[in-house]
Amino acid sequence: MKGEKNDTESTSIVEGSAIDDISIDCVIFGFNDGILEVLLVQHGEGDSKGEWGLPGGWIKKDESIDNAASRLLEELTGLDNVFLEQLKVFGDPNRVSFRRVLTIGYYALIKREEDKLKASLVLTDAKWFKIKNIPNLIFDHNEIIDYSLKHLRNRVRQAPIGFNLLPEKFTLLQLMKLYEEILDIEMDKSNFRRKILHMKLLKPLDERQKDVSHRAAKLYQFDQEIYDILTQKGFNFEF
Amino acid sequence: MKGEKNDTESTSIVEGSAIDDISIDCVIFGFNDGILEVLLVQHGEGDSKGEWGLPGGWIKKDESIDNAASRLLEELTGLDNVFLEQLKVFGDPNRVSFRRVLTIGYYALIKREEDKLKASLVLTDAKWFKIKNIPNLIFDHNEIIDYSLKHLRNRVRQAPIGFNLLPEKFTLLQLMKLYEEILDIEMDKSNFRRKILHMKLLKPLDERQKDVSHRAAKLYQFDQEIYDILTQKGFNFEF
DNA sequence: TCAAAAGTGTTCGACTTACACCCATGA
DNA sequence: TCATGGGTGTAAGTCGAACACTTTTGA
Repeated sequence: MKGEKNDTESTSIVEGSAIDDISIDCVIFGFNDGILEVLLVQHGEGDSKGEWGLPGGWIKKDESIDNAASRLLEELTGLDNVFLEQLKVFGDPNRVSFRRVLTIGYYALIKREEDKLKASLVLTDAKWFKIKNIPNLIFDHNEIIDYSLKHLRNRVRQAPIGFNLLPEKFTLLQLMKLYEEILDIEMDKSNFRRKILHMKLLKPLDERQKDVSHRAAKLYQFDQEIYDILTQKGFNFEF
Repeated sequence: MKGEKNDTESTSIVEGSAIDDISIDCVIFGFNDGILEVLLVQHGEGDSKGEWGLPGGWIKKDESIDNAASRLLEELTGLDNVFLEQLKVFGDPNRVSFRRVLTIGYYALIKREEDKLKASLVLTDAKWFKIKNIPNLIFDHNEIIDYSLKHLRNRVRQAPIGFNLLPEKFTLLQLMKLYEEILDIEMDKSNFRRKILHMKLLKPLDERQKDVSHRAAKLYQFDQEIYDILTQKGFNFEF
């Protein structure tokens, strides 16, 4: 298609853009030990061999770009049904040398303790990096991570998506620590409890923490159905 | 580059995506007579000849995608220095028949009363459509507009960008009407005044409305410098 | 019995909401 | 003088910040 392009200013159907290719790169967030982390992979080719970068790939002929991102994510982590959203396109002409390659940024929120994930990652050269300690990455991947973090900070305050980083069952303090880490602020335990419980988004379980050397906390679960009903009624999540 | 692609699962440098091309489409918002409108153009080729769609175009070799969007916008409207932001990529495999074309959505907020704009538009087949009365458009352009409106509603509440749709000098009621129209809600005059003035984002001018058949309102101006300073101090715009 | 985290209660001030009212001006 | 929007004031209620306190449990 590229070869057929005519360079006149006509509006012929074969006119097109001067783009060589377009890829997908995904920022995969995980939450471990109270720390927000990102999953990176080692590059295996060319000048950048051995350097770290975002996991990514190419779009196939008959899949939507969301499906492509979701497929790439599953190929790496073994997980499906994961929270995954598009960020935007990164398209600086010099982001990759020699070729003009755009990339569509995605970000995913995953539960670190899933068995499938652990099994899948031992097979790869992927590694978790603390968000506050990201090395120099290939291409513009540092910029993509910076952008994704800003975006995450916005989204996490406007929609109940943080839960995707926690186990199915979690305590209120775990949730608060998650917010503190993502937003890089300190919160008041009492006020946080009141606010989140008042929203009635969480289903309290008849279960408590186990194996902790202090009073065991009650476990809660996020209930998407409840949230959908509340949203229809005009409820607006906000933190 | 497409022709050189090898279809093996190797990670060769010439691997790539099965995308034929990528375009840019721009949702241009204007505010006129209290109504939010979008600028559409008539398609001039192929099956869709005569149908309406978003203005768009192609990316050139050495320009960033933001620059491409900004150039396309200027070619149509004659305006530069316009508020313009990327939305996201729309990439359904069937959004355009026969070819696999992605499009990067942008949205712009422009001042309707600029002379340059009026001069430029008389030369084109572009037309303003009320946001609540958009016809069936080519490709997935209705979806892009729907998305852009949702996005605008979010953004306008979190950042002082609404001003871009108003003249340089405006009254508080004009601003309130703008918010009412975009967010599709009713607001209280008194409370709106208090809130917006309390932010101290607006520079009050020693000037009043002219040629109105009622008490002339004071004019205000948005001051980007003030906003930048406030933002640095941790101020957070919110409506 | 101590440390550590779970969980409750209260106060204060700031902000939102709803509403009533007066002012200025051109037709 | 009336319609129209400009502009001010206020009372009630809600919400968030700050902080003090009690409870439970394993080590």
